[in-house]
Amino acid sequence: MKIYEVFKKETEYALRGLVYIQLQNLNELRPGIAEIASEVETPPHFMAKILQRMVRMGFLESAKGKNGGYSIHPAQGTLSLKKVVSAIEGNNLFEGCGFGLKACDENHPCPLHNSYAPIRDAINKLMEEETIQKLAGTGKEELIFALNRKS
Amino acid sequence: MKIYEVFKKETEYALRGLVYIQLQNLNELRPGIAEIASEVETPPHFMAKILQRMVRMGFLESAKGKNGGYSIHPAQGTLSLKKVVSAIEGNNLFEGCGFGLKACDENHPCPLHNSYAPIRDAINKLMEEETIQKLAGTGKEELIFALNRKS
DNA sequence: TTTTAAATGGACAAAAAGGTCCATTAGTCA
DNA sequence: TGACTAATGGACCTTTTTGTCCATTTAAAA
Repeated sequence: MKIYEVFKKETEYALRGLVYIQLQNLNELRPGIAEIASEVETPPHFMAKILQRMVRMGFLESAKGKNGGYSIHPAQGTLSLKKVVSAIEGNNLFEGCGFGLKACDENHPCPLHNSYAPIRDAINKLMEEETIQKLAGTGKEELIFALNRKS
Repeated sequence: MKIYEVFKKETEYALRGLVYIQLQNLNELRPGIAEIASEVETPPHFMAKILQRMVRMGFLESAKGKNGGYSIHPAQGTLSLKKVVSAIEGNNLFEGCGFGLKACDENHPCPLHNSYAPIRDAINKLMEEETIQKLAGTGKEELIFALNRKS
């Protein structure tokens, strides 16, 4: 019986990585894969793959060679969680019925549709308002602690 | 890039199957695997496996042989979605931080914890209040239609 | 009691997610 | 330029989830 999580591992690791990178960028630093994976406690090779994808998606910039590493792409001055999540997982979380009980829309709502709608709206709001920058901006030490802490 | 869904297939199929069974039980009928799988459009052998598990978990009763089939277990007069979901997927959806950003509790909340808490509470409420019986009780045809309809 | 209908259980297969490894490429610095 | 450093990309592996098949068991009906 698998433990349920809202996000896929890939998404979770991506978010943690992005926040850590942003945090280091604030100090003019460009962390590399080894450092990032170690600090946010993810499998390093897997994190490498994920960061590559973030680069391709335009969320990150990367620099090779000595003193290389990652930084948040300048064009992503405010990078909402929704952007990241929907880029990786698609946007069914934000648009779908949420219960997967077959196709259902405003015209043909499934029995759960109307009860779920406000929840979906709240998720949308939260994920649109919350950004990587905000997460990296408040209470840094506690944040990293929270990101790092083992269960 | 996989399409995100709130539930695992197993859970989704289980819920659809349970609702259909309850609906038939209201007419003193005990549907069998073939009928159930066909009506709620799930892979029949996979549905068989899932219904077996529902029996073992005490949600269903089964009868072998001619005119056999499944019925909601008498002890489950009101069977909440939460009971079913948590039996299959565990209850992280109902208790966890929801964002999987590492361990986080009331004392050491992660940065998203407090914004997500009301959403988690709303999910809990919905899933506790909604039952298989309620879903099978209102607007039967439309319900089955919704359960059946292709996207 | 024989036939028939149905669930059961276990083995197996396919696809997706999660994770690892390594050779290559592209920079930096001495 | 040569040595070093770090990201890149592709191949590969493992685990979980999803799905299939079939022989067996159990019960009802003829």
